[in-house]
Amino acid sequence: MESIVSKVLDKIDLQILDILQKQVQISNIEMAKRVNLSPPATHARIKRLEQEGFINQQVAILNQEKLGFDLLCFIFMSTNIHQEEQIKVVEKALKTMPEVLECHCLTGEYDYLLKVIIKERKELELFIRKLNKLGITRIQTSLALREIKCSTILPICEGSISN
Amino acid sequence: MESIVSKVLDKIDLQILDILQKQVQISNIEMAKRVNLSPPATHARIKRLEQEGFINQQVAILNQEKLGFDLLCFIFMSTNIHQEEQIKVVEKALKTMPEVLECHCLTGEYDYLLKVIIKERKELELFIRKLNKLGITRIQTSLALREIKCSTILPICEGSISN
DNA sequence: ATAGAAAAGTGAATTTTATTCGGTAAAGAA
DNA sequence: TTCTTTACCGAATAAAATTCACTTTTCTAT
Repeated sequence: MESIVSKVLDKIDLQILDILQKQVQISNIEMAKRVNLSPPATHARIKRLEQEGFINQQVAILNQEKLGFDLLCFIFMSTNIHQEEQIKVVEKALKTMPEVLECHCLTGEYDYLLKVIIKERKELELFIRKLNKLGITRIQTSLALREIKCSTILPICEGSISN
Repeated sequence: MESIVSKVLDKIDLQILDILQKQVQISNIEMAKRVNLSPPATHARIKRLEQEGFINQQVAILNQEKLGFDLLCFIFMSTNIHQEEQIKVVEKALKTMPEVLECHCLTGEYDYLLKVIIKERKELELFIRKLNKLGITRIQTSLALREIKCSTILPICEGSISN
């Protein structure tokens, strides 16, 4: 049984995506060499992959430490509100806050998990105060002490699934 | 009191970094227009920022859903091992696993938080089995039900801190 | 303040890369 | 098989990156 993906994407497409997700600034000429196609053919494929939505964004990941962000926090929280409208307000507020890098709805003990980047301790207090104002009942904050791994690379290549 | 950052980076540098972290594929000519500098001057600044390590990586963020990754999981775990050597082995193993996008050492109830991307339910069981083999004592898995926000953008611009 | 040195910027020229285009080969449907 | 569609190639063109000689600005030390 073939997966859904291979009906749309062939091996070269996956190869291109895998290179781009690691090194988006590669030149089209170098990419063409790696996938054994002519530059125009390679270029057309990349444009098609963008068009069809396989690439969400193309970004530079900046160095948090060098830019003065000392605290990475994971915040687990639950709300006491259960009206659809109020939840939307809270979520919209979270989306707007630039310190909030990620926000996910989770199964388990808490409703939400936030990933929050903060320059210094004082700002953390201000941030948590902002959360309280939104009607969050339970908040548990964990600081990231050490980063073991932080990647955006999806395991889309055959050989890359470990055992 | 000026922050540490502004001793090294001026406003134009921050502007460049902010544009790059949102849109890394912008042309140098367009970047030059936006920051009101000539293309060579802009280019030299970007190269300097790369050299000095302000940019960690330049990547394409792929669409998880379209590539068949149905499950995003957050896994909280603790080890019963406290010997330096054994911890290194576990962390190295986690770093190698392509399903593990992130791994952080945390304060609080659990030692580690993992962000794990999985295609389907069956693979999740296999993955958790792999964790058990590493000597992890406590594991709590939460599934991400809905993504409210998922960004890599650091709030480095003056106006971008919300109140 | 001011002269000298160092750093950063500019515009034109060059090199490299992206992109377009006409023609060809391969793949799929009738 | 024949027709149609799709994808590919190589050459030509357009656009962008990069280099370079020169100028302006900024900083330092007198």
